[in-house]
Formats: sequence, structure tokens, C-alpha cells
Amino acid sequence: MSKKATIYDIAKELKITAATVSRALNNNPKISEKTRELVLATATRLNYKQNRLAVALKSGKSNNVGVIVPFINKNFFASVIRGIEDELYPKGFHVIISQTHEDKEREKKIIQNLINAQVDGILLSTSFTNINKDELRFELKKPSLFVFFDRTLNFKDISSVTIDDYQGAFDATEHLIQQGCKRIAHFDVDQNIELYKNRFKGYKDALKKHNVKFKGEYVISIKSNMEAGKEAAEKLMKLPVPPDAIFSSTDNGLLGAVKYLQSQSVLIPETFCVVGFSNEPFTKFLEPSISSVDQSPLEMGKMAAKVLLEQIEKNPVVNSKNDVILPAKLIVRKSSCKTKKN
Amino acid sequence: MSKKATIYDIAKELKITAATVSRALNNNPKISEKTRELVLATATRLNYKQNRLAVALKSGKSNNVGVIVPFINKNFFASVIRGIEDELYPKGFHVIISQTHEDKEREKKIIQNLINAQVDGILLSTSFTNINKDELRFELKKPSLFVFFDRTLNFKDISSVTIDDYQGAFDATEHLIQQGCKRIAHFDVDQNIELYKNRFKGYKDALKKHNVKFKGEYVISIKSNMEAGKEAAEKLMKLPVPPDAIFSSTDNGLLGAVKYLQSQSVLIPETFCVVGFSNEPFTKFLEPSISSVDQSPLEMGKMAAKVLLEQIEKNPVVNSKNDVILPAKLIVRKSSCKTKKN
DNA sequence: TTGTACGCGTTATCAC
DNA sequence: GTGATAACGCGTACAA
Repeated sequence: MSKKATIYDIAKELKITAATVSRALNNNPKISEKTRELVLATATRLNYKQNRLAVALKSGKSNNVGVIVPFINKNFFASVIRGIEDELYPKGFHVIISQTHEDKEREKKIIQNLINAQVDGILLSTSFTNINKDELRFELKKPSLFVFFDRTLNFKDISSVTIDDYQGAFDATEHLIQQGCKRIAHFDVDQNIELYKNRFKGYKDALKKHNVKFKGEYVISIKSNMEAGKEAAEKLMKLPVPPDAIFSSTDNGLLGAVKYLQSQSVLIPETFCVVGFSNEPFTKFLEPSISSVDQSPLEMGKMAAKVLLEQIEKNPVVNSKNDVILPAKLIVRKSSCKTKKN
Repeated sequence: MSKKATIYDIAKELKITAATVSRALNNNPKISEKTRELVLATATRLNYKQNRLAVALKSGKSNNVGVIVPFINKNFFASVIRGIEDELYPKGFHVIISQTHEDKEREKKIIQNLINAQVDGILLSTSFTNINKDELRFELKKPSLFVFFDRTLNFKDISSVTIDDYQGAFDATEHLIQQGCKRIAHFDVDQNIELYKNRFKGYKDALKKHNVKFKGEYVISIKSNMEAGKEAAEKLMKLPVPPDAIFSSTDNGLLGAVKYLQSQSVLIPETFCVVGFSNEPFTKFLEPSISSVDQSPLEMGKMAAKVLLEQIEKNPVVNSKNDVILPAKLIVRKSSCKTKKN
């Protein structure tokens, strides 16, 4: 019972050859009913388990897919991975997780590692710090297949799955305007990141459409955490003409701002409205509940997995780029409803 | 550039043997400096990547570890996995994630699958629904190595890493008593699960220690979600003598209760105190902030990984069981501080 | 210091 | 329908 049984053991047991056993196990049509049953029976008796490593080595397909994220214990990424796993597992793929910790060097090493592990593809949400496209570019040179999700880099031949950050930001800002807000501030995170650039653009365009004057001092770049949001809010409220609303590209940053405003007895939403981005779980439970743009992480994960599978199947003939943009959905809650409740 | 380079390709290039190449690549001492450099140079030139599949097949070690959780997109599990990955990745292991969706059959299949994939070990937080120990028992019969975490089953020869649920519950309850609460209710989840049983026991023993009478009608079994907590709170408040505090084994359930109590204008913590379990992120941000017992998921993940690694190293000689119990830490916040602020 | 030969567990291509 | 053999990529005794 100590060693794992192989097809060879089964063969010896039945005085047949390993090839026959393999055929029986794989439902090869050219095999007699009798031997098949015999093989299957002894297989279970010996507690035989197919060695996927050997199959992978032989076939060149590991049936493993690598997933790279900055951190796994962040609601958004955890949910994306959930979507990926839900899509991939039923098709016989395993998901190998790695975290970059926002470290560019680590990201490179992880990619190397996954390629060494012969993964059939890699789903990647790249690190903020990874600005040097060319280095990554080198890694991405086949033979593994990549798909970006959420945090993409703009390569000509690599597919990506994102949400419509521009539209989401546009809708959020327009909603604030329609609620009667006149001076809408914006929390930005990093204009080097495509996704934050798009949100900023959506914000600006919504202002323009409704003839609301854009003011540079209302836009603050912050880190995505409470402290930064708090400081930013403080700065905003000390302006000669403070804003009466914030559209934030980060829920976490907005949270700090909300806490600060409440500590200053600013009434939300009566005199000040806020909308965030990401629809983090806590937004629903706060008092007041926070409006936010949902990123449908589960769908994103599923879609990214689907796109990858397609490319794996048609590999390596076509090099078709496929950029999927999922809709961003504004979730309106109390924090942005001056007019009535919700 | 299309096919992956192998040690054979390097050998041919240099008119030496694959064996020599292998030695050079593995820093075998018995090799000339010259050839080593030559090999290394052509290796990078040909963009050679070691095939971990082949190494694994040859050595019998895949350097992959399977992790099985009910869902990955739950803060607790995501954080445990983060801990596992943080511990394992630097040692050259990859983490393969699978989710059971609380489905017992799926759990069995996943274990099979991981064993087929030749993982070196499995870290498992078992499904609620998996009550039939004997079936799982069958799967667990070597040669793979298992370690349970958080949701354990009581096997005589399988290690586990948990937190001290009993102590955490005891501390939480005692804290409520010390705050002056006289009638402390308890939200239980499922007494079939070891961990909830221990929390219930901690609750009871704390009451006993302080001579607070235990009342059966104050204990309600609920699902771990808001709706269930809401209903339970409603039921409690309609009792002839309603409680003045709740110690809940689930933060999510408690959240529903809090929302209900607030809707009924019950003052928390002035006239009603609550303490939860898990220290979910939202507990910190609510108004009032919710006291909760922290489960240190990161540490749990790291510890589970460590225990597994130890067993992998001494495998297969000793079959030493190692049950690690991490401390549970009560985080006191506003929701349970009748006396002063926090 | 390097080459030879073999095995890890499977599957595929020939034969018979 | 089944057997024999080669091959996937690598590491390692053994020999030279």
C-alpha cells in the first residue's frame, strides 16, 4: 500500500501490457469489453490514480493555468479568482495562484516560474510598479499564453478583460450632478495606470457634458487607503471654496474621507455627496451606505478564463487579440441621494 | 523560436552531452568552469527554461501544494491563502487552489484531482456538509500528506491548525459580563462543526464562571448571513425577558442583528452590547464599530504551511500528528463598551 | 571532468 | 484486440 500504483502494476497483475491498460483506461474503442472491465476492476482494487505529471510531460499540456495578482486577500482579486476557478475547474484545469506584492521583480520571477511549471496559460493583473513594458514584453514572448485582466498593459497582441472604467466614472459623476452637486472633487490614484486614467477621463467628460467647470484643485492623487483619503478630504475642506461632493476612484480612500467629514459634522448626503469605485463589501453596511461603481469581479474572472481558453484552443496558429470590456454598474445608495432616501 | 529549448538543444549546440548540461545547470561541483559558463551562456541565449514537469516526474516531487477551501472570495479564507502563499512561495512551492462550494462530492473529487496532479501535500478546510468522516478517510490514505486548518475533522493521525475558539468565545463573553451585561444571548451556527461547538462551550463556561444563569432560549442557531441574524434578533427581542447583549459566532449574522436593533432604536452600546467572531473588515468601519474575535488568518495560513512542510520533509517515516492552536484575540471596539468610549 | 544508459508514468505508432 | 517500442525532458548511478 505504500507506493502508488501505475498502469504497469495493473498490467503485471493481469498479465497484459501497459499499453492495453492505458487504452482500457482511456476508453479506446479498440478494446474488448472483457479486458476493459478487468482493467477497471483491478485499477480500483489497487487504488490506481493517473499521474497527471506524466500525461502532461507526454502531451505537452499541463492543464494548469497560472493566475497572478498583487494580493489575493483583497475582495476584488479574491472574487476575480473565484470567477476564474469556477470557469476553469469544470473543464479540468487547475488554478495556480501567485502574488506579486506589488513588486515588479517578483512579478518577473513569478512569470518565469509559471512558465517553468509548464502552465498552459497565464492570467495576469500586473503590478502598479511594473511600468517598464519592455521587460515584461520579453517574458511574454510565447510559448505561454497571456491574458490581462483589470490592470492591463497596452500590448498590441495580448488580450485583456477590463470593465468600462470610463463609463462607470462618467455615470457616477453625472449622477452626482443630477443630485444637484455643483463642485465635485475627484480622488485619483495613479495616472500611470490605464484604469485610473480612464476613470479620470470619465469624470472630466461628465463635467463637461453638463457644463460644470473643471477645477484642478478638486483633483487629488491619493493612495488607496483610509489615511490618505482622510488627509485628502481635510485638504479639500480647507479650500476657499470647498467641494460639495467627491467621486473617488477608490472605495478605501473614500472611506477615510467619509470618516473625516462625519467627524467634522458634515452631513452626508444632505450637504455633501460621495460615490466610490469598486463596490467593496463595506460600502453596503456603512451609515450612510456608500454609492459605488461595481466591477463585477466574478464575471471578469469568468470572462478572462474564457478568453484564455479560446486562445489555448486555437494555439498556436492565430494570434488574435481580444479586448473584452465589461459594463461598469453604478450602485446608488444613500451617500449620494440628496433628494430622497434609498 | 517556436519550440521550447531543452537541455538537449544546449548539448547539441555545444557538442557535449545532455548530462553535462544538466550538471552545469544544477551547479554540480564536478564540472569545469569553462563548460559551466558555456552552458549558462547558451542556455540564456536559447531562452532555456527548466521543465518542472520532467523534474517532478523524475524526482517524485512536484513542489506543488493543494489548498482546498469552501470559497476563496471570503475574507477569512483569502487571507489564510495569502499566508500560505507567503510562506510557501519563497521555498519554491506553488499553491494550487480549489473551492468546494460547500459541496461534499466536489470535495472528494477535488482531493482525487489534486492527488492525481501529484501535489506534495494538501491543506484542507473541509466543507460544512462533509460529515461523513469515513469517506474522506479513504481519500486521505496516503501517499499525499494532509493538514487541516480552521475547519478540522478529528482524525487520529492528521495534523491541524486552528485558533483557540473556546478561549476566544470565553474572553468575549467574559468581557460582556464585565461591561455589566446580565442577559447574554448567543448566535450559534452549527454544532456539528467542531469550531462552533467550542465557541458555544466557551460562552457557557464564561457564564458559569461568573454565575450568570444560562438560558436556552437565548441561544439561536443561524446561518452565517445578515437575514438570519436579523430574524434571530427579532425573535430574541420578542422574548418576555429580552437579552441585553449578544455574543455571536458569526460577524455576518451579527451584522443583521445590529441593523435590526438600530432600526428598533435600541442603543448600542448604551443599552445593548454585541461581540462577534472573525473580525471581518467591516466590523471596524461600522457605526458603532463592532467588537470581534480575531482569527489571525495570515498566521494560520503560515502555520499550516509550516506544519505541512515539516511533514513533507520527514515523510514518509514518521506519522507524527501536530495540532497547533493559535491564540484567539478579542478586539474590543465601541459596540461592547457601555462604560466609556474606545 | 565528461559520456553512457536508464527510469520516472504515460500515450502513440507501429506491428501482429 | 493486443504487444512491443519509442518518446516527452530531466537527473543520476556507473563507467571511462
